[in-house]
Amino acid sequence: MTKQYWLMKSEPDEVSIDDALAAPKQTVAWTGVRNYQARNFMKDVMRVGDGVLFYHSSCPEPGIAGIAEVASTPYPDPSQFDRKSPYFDAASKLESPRWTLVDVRALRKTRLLGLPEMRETPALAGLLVLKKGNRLSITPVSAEHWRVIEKLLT
DNA sequence: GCCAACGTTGGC
DNA sequence: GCCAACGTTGGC
Repeated sequence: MTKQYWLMKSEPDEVSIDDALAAPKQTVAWTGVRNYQARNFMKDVMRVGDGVLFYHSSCPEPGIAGIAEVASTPYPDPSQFDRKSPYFDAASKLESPRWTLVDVRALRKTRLLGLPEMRETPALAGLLVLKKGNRLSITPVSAEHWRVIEKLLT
């Protein structure tokens, strides 16, 4: 299987690229995804070593803030069983967990590649996160788009 | 705070 | 299985 690429949104108030880099092994569990499409990417498609664009959302300057990689195979998201968590899901059973996540290891912080600049870059046309109305927190990124973005971040 | 887009829920 | 109501995401 060749390496695939992803864009993963995180609210920096929750987990920023700095938080991820400060975590043990620069690795964080991608907790809290409660959308089946995004879950399925983590559960069925991602492979350890896949490239990840670490995206800051719902903040003053949304955009790509760092480079990361998929660091684990999928496993159940513990927060779904934690009554005190905002991500608690009473309908999810221990024997058949509904929500799955992967670990993500931050590799480096980059300059912020903001949404407006991304929109202004013709080579990034078609990038899923730029599509109007897109709310999906995990989207695949083509190898071509990945290369363009890496270059912009250099 | 507004609102467009879209996912989920539940009555029928 | 349809679809209206409702909830959430996330940019602005």
